[in-house]
Amino acid sequence: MPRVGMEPIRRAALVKATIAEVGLKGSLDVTVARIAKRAGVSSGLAHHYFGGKEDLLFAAMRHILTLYGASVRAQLLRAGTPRDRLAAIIRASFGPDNFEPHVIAAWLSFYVHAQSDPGARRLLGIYQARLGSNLTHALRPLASSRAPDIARTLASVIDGLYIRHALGGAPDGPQATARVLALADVLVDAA
Amino acid sequence: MPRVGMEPIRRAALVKATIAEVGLKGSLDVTVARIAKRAGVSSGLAHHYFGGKEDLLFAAMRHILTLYGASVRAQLLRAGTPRDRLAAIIRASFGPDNFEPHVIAAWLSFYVHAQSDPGARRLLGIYQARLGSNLTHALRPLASSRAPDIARTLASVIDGLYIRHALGGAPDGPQATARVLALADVLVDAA
Amino acid sequence: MPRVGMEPIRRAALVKATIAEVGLKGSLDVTVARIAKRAGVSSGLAHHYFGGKEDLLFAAMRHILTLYGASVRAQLLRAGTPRDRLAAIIRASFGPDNFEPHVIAAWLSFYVHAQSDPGARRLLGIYQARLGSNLTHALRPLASSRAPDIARTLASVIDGLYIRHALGGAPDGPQATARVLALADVLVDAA
Amino acid sequence: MPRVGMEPIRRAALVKATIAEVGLKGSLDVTVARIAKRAGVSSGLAHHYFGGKEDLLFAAMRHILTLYGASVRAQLLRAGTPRDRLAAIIRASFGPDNFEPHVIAAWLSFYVHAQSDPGARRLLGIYQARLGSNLTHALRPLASSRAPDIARTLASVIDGLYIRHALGGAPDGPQATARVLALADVLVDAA
DNA sequence: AATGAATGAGGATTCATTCAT
DNA sequence: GATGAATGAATCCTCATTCAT
Repeated sequence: MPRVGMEPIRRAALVKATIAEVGLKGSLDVTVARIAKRAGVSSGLAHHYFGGKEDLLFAAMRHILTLYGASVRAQLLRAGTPRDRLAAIIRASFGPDNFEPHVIAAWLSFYVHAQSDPGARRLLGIYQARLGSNLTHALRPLASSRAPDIARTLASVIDGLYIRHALGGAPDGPQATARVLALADVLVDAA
Repeated sequence: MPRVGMEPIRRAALVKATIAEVGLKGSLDVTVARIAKRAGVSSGLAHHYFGGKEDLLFAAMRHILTLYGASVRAQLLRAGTPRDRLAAIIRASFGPDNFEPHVIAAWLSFYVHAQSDPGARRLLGIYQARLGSNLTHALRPLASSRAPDIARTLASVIDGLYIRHALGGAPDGPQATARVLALADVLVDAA
Repeated sequence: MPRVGMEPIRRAALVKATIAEVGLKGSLDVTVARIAKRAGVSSGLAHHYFGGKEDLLFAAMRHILTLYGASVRAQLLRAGTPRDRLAAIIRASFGPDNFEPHVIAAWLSFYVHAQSDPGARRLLGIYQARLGSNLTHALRPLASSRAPDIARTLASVIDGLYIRHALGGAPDGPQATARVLALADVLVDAA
Repeated sequence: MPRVGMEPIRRAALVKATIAEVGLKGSLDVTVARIAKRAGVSSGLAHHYFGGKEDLLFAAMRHILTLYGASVRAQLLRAGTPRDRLAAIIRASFGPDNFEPHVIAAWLSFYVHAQSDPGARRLLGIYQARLGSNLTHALRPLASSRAPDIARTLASVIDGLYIRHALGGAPDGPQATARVLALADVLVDAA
């Protein structure tokens, strides 16, 4: 059944299957065989296209971050006022694409992985920096010199809500968005 | 050379070694053999005393939470006013015992583990509930009905700062304490 | 881009690439993929033309022996006296075509392979018989009835020098030739 | 069934099984599982004691060379005259311990392996140097300054006879001994 | 109480081979 | 004629766990 031009299709399927497996298991302790099976291919093919398990996990991580970046950009397009921009960034973080149990589980797993893998750490560092700069940028017109500080606090709350969501019993997406946004308002107003 | 009454000593050594290994590796992907070696005993003994790797990890997790609880209590003893109590709780979270790279790494690993292990999840749930109730209790005199809400936000920020510390580049203990306390003040004042 | 009449070209390229890879690796533990890549074709084509890895290796081995036979014949054409013929055979064994590190490495690998593969063993048997008969024939006028015995000894020395060359630190081609020829002279004269 | 003090027994059994398998197969393309099975242990144990396949093969190689060295020393003990010493060395090379099909097959395999493995190459280099120095030493009283040259030739013939024996149809041990010794005599006498 | 010998299941990885295009 | 997509068997290696001593 081999056909030409399958590479991008297979790669996408494998990355998607990796995220699904990691999310399901709640840890990076997944087997290549299971991922491949979920993607509907042989385990050999996963190695053929990605070189090894490590690379596959890395690609999955990058994919999640790419999706996140895309949803932030999508939300920002519709934002007019500075506060709209702020809301857009926060909303993206807790949007249905990102704030879904499996994705959060995968996300958290990657955080742990980043502790021992420099490549993963670099990737997450980029995400954190971008989140911080996005928030700061949106806050600048609202809080001028206090913007970076408030941005840091908001970023921490966002990450904290992620962790809590991963363990269940945390507010859902819209609630989380509202809560962070409310916090932002308080911090901005607290001249 | 076996002597009587060694059990508590061995157990403590193994738990400590487990935390050290998990912290060092940055994940739960540690071997019983390494843990045992670090504890200065055979791998067989680890099973003898704990039943299995899972149980050893669980004991280590419980130990970390116990230490955390103890340091909270210790800080609270010296606290007089409500705000002192609030500061005590936050300070304990970022105290040298808990806010140390290896311990944070272990902590975060356990968070991930809790996603798939109900026992671990229950344990972390208890910690979260206690942190929440401690904070709420301390905030009650300062913010009355808004106390639970503020407590939740503070708890999220604390967890978020933990995550960020695990990846490096985050503020150190005293700075983190100051930042959270400042946030608490703002939230309390924002009537 | 496939064109007609490519078969002999592809076959030759694959055989050459096989010898190169085997020589480079120093063992038959080479992959068809690497060989194919070196030959500038796909791995599928190697199977298409040769049926399988085994057959490809066999073809390569036969090619080496064919080259050797050709160089012996070429040297013999210019030989007049019996001793010239003897020198010609020996010189061919250590000529630049055969006594080159990669070729020797391949040669030795094939010797090992012949231990488990009857086809390869037969091929090497033919080479040994021909070397023996060539030497005996050349020695007959010089040593009459002692010719077969001397031939056997010379053949052994030649093989021994090959082995030693494979591991490095052995004499180069001309030196090896001189040494074996000197030995031949001594043996012939030792009536 | 674990008992104490099994390590040396297991190591010896595994090394012996390795040589047997390599000799049987005629190449280093043997599986750890087969070796372990022949040794009567699990494959895990082979890794436990040797670290990996490579190390196991290396140990086997070293064992063969050790045996060879021992048999040379044993033969030399009974040697009186220089010629006796010469005969002793040659006899050891073709003695029943070393000149046995499986051992020769293993030996030749190791030669090939040495082409790509520096450790193996060093080991064989030591063997070759020792054989050369043994022969030279024994020949010195018989051939003075020509000793090194004759030694080199004899060493080559010995290796050559090994190769030829590996492929079958070569003389047996005593015959090989006699032939090499006769050659030595001729070379010594050929002033 | 403690060891470490031993197992065996499980998993990543490689690679010859097949085959639709 | 030629490709490279795809498979799956084979193999090395790791490691939790058991158990005789």
